[in-house]
Amino acid sequence: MKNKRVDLACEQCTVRKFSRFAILQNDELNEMTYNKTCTAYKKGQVLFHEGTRPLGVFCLHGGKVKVYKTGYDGKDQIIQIAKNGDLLGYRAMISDEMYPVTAETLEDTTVCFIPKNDFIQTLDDSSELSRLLLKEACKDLGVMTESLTNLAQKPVRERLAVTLLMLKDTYGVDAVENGSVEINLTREDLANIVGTATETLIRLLHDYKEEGLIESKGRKIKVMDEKGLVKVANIY
Amino acid sequence: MKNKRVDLACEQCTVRKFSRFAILQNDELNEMTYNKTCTAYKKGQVLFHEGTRPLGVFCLHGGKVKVYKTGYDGKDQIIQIAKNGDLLGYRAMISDEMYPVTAETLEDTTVCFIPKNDFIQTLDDSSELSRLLLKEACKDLGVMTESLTNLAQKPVRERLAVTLLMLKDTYGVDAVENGSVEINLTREDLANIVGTATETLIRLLHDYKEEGLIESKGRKIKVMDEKGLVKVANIY
DNA sequence: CGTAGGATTGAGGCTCTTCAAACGCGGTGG
DNA sequence: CCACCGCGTTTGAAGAGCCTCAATCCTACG
Repeated sequence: MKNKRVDLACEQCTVRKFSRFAILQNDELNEMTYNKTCTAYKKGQVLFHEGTRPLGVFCLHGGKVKVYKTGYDGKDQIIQIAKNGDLLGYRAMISDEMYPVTAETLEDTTVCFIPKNDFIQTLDDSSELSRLLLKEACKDLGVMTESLTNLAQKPVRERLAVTLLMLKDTYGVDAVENGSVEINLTREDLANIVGTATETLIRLLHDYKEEGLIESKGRKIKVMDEKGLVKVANIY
Repeated sequence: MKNKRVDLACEQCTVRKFSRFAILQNDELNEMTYNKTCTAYKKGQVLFHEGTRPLGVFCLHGGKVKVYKTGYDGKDQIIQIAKNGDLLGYRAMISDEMYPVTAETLEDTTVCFIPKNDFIQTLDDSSELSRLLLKEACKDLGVMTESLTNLAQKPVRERLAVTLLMLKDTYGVDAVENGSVEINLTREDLANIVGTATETLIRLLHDYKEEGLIESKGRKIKVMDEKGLVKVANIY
């Protein structure tokens, strides 16, 4: 399948002000994006594969992308759901390693690709960008510390609540209805975020529903009782 | 208890060539460490507490330090065992957050402390240091991705094998006997790395012993059959 | 020699996974 | 228009894995 090329000008890009590139000067931005290509991906396509060498960075212009690592037994662990304005694939490039994860679109998504050399060049020139990425990486390390601890210590029932609250906070904003979480996540995907079996996840969602914590119809899950969920999540 | 001050000159520091500061020019190093203080900590003392504000960075000159996060129920999850030449506490400082973890000495340890302003100043001046830390952070994010996936997918029996192999690789070098892992880790600490209950960990060590994978006496654990352990760990 | 903290062992039970089967629902072709 | 897939979802049953609690053992150390 051939993906459609799209023309997107960074200067007028609607997500630019949310992205990491907001701090770049115009000439720096121009230099970096001189060779960029923008592509329309269909749902379910892969931006990059675990174990391959980074060739550049991906800037998401719409849609959602799941970032996951595949375990030895073929089960996926979802590490991140990337969205509008997010930058993907730069870490392995910076640390000079193969991608430790795979990035796959959850919806039709427009993605700009910036070749490695151009990005690195800009990174070398802009101590602001370099510093920003450092700061973000440090922040993300803190977040992952938290995830790791939750995964190690919290029972599934609590982890699911944590996950739903996180999804609501992160993606509930642009949802049509207030407080509803609607991403194109299968039950299996959800289970692969929480770190549990699909069947267990389904049973727990069912329990939550009975307890009036959520409502759900198809893939749309709506948080009805946030305080209740926080209580179940057992945080603080 | 009052800790003993120690005088250590960075110029002659034996761990400097292993540390992140190896890339600094002499004058940069001098500037950064002008106000440093070096302190001898006893075993079991805390360098910094989870939830407190970073005031500077810690450079380990000897001994080992466990870095852990405490869960809501008081159980600790060990994130890292820091050693000679490692730098601690700079991430939360850079991301401008409270410490997400606690750092506690496992042995008597000498630690140099560099005040926040001096470190930040040097970071601002040295794009090399900034870039090095960025690279390391990116690398660590990849490692944590792996840990997260293991924790979510691997049964305890496999995770313990992974942990033992990791400890051997990382700390086996300076151990007296070849292939033995001897750090001042209680069974509880070990369990808190693996992410399991102390009793479960003890039973598994017992199993490993019966299978000839390891030998152990007190806290010293010696890997007898590395290939066997790799097999148990279930990693490619 | 006594004590305290860590290590070990045992029993019981709960959480969660696995395997199997049925169900729903949108799309497709006859 | 309807039957038939195919994929995702749901439900059920059985049992493995792991945790908790409690008791006992060990060992370093004062």
